[in-house]
Amino acid sequence: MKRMPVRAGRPTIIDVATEAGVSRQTVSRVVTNHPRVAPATRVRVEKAIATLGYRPNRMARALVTQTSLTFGFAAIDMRDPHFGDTCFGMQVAAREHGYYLVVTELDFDDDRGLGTLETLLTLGVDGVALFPSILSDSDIEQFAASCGCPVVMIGRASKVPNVVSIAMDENAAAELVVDHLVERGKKRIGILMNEIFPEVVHQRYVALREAISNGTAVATAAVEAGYPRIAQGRIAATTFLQRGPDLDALIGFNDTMAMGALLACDDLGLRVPQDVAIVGYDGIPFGALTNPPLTTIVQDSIGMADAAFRSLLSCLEHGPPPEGKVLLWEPELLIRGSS
Amino acid sequence: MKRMPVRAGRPTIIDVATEAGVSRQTVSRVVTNHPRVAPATRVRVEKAIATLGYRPNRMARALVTQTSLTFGFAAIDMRDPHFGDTCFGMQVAAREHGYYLVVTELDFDDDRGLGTLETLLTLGVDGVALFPSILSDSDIEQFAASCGCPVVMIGRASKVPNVVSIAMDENAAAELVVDHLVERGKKRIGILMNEIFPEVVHQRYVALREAISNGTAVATAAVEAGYPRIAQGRIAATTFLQRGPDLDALIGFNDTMAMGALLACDDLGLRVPQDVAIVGYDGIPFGALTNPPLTTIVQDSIGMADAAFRSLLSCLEHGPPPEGKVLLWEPELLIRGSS
DNA sequence: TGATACGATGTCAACGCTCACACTAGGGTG
DNA sequence: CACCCTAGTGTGAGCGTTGACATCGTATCA
Repeated sequence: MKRMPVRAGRPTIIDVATEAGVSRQTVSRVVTNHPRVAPATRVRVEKAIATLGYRPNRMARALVTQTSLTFGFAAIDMRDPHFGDTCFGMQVAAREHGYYLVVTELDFDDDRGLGTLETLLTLGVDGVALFPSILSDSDIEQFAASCGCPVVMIGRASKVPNVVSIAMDENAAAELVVDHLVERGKKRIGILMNEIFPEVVHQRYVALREAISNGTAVATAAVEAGYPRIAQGRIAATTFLQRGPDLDALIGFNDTMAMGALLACDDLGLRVPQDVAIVGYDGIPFGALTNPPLTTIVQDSIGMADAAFRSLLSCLEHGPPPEGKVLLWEPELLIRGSS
Repeated sequence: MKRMPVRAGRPTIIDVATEAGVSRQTVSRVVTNHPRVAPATRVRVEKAIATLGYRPNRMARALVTQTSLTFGFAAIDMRDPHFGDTCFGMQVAAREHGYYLVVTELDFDDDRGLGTLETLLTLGVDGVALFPSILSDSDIEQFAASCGCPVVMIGRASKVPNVVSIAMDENAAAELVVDHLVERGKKRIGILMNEIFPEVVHQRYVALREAISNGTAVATAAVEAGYPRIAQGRIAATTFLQRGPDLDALIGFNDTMAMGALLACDDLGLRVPQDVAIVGYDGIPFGALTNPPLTTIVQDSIGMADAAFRSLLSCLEHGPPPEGKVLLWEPELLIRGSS
């Protein structure tokens, strides 16, 4: 398979040096803003750069400096607005600091995504921010130990050595949700969750069960394989409601699943919130438009993304936290029509 | 600003060569699946690779081969599900072929995004897929001429030299939309568009006006600066409906804007679709959940993304189309409750 | 048995860049 | 005036990898 030469004809530092009549090192100094360059020379070099349209090759630079100004960002499905918003937040922060993001979807078939992460490393990223999803804490620990760059995980609060973990306070969130539902007179609360996120689900599930056990309501769980998109949530909720013990409230693992539940209620002729109250997690913007609008636990995706970026930067400067570090975010309950 | 060494201690090809007692070239041959390696040697090298956890450095490789197995993907705001879905589609195709995606948001402040694209090139991407958004055809033409790699644009049908353009047939779409609205008895159709996408908006706008002129309806346009998210659509639609000539239908530039219009109607006490019918473009999944559900022109984002990826690959193999090339996609009208 | 071929491996240079160091010229110091 | 210092510049090496070529040993053939 022959290929046309890629990036053909892009001028190199040598071309600029020749054009400006200096050595490549001088050009390098100009490009990297080194102070020891005579003003006249600097001008000459800058003119040559402009003339030739020169842009330094960041791969070559990275090879020498061992720094690519590139971070990896990995999540299970960017189509989910929660991940998308987080990705956006990291983009914004990255741009501000001259960084680029290599974005990748974690592929379950590929050793739970570890293979994809490993390959990501070969691109020379300076750090990795990821939603652990299906990866366990020990997976993450092992990855962080061998990858040779800072690792930040978003969405699960775990003290993993050398890893910064950014997550919402699940206990506070669960309390907000359950208190709210109990206040609304709901007694039989179902938890609509997905077994493919054992650890996240576990944290959220445990928190919810605990919160519920303080009240009078009954908890149950429904699970459904496959990434939780609207359709999956609809199927899971339908099954759940049909065989469930007369549920009067449903808590979705995320807004997308909760939206599926909204559709399921519609399918089954159940009124929301009178017959079944529905609450989601994440606070994606589209939740404001559903019928009825979705009550949800709002996560500050952009803020968390920004923190993730800053944490990576900080790890690069001061090293990663040896015993791990957890940044906890306060949840906010946004009450709308669905509850 | 001192930094910790990045990717510290990752084994190199030399380490593997030493471990296996061969030269680095032999290791390279094993890694790249070169046929001329003795089976016994191959096994020995593979064992060394496994032992050390070696992964070839793709930057170093790219420096030599001039091929990074990396594509750039640029859009104006990944939070819009249409862009997000397209990004996802490219991810899937990329993964299948061992490619990675460098994803970037185009920043308007930065020379309409051209600066961002230029920087993207310094990362050594083998090709770029982008939503042109604010960039004109001649911007794209110039970029394609100087970037030294294949360029694919998505979302605008334009014959730009050396560029593959992937877009929906706007005329067919406009006809579907307008015919449908006329059939519903609508006579005064408003077009809710955004002036920051002059070229895309232009194509869609011209197509819609033309379609409308065939019927009896009246067309108007409302514009609003800023990227079209729900909130912007709401504001624009509100202004539009308040001062507009008794509109009985509103066509949104995309689903997000149409959703804003839905909220605006709610604000103004207008019934949808009785008082005002609303139609969007894109067919994002969340449109199924609005109140009422959104009628929309469905674009096959995943399919178009796949085509974009394949086009980049094809350009690498056979060179880009000198006079440009347009791949047109058939739109589909999904009629739901909002019209 | 010697020439030939070929399979298997190694060596060298290069990709584009930066780091460490060496060098030059001019200015200040004693 | 010999000395050192410093600003400004150039040189060589090397980052981790692969392409081109050279080399070696062994099997094949006349």
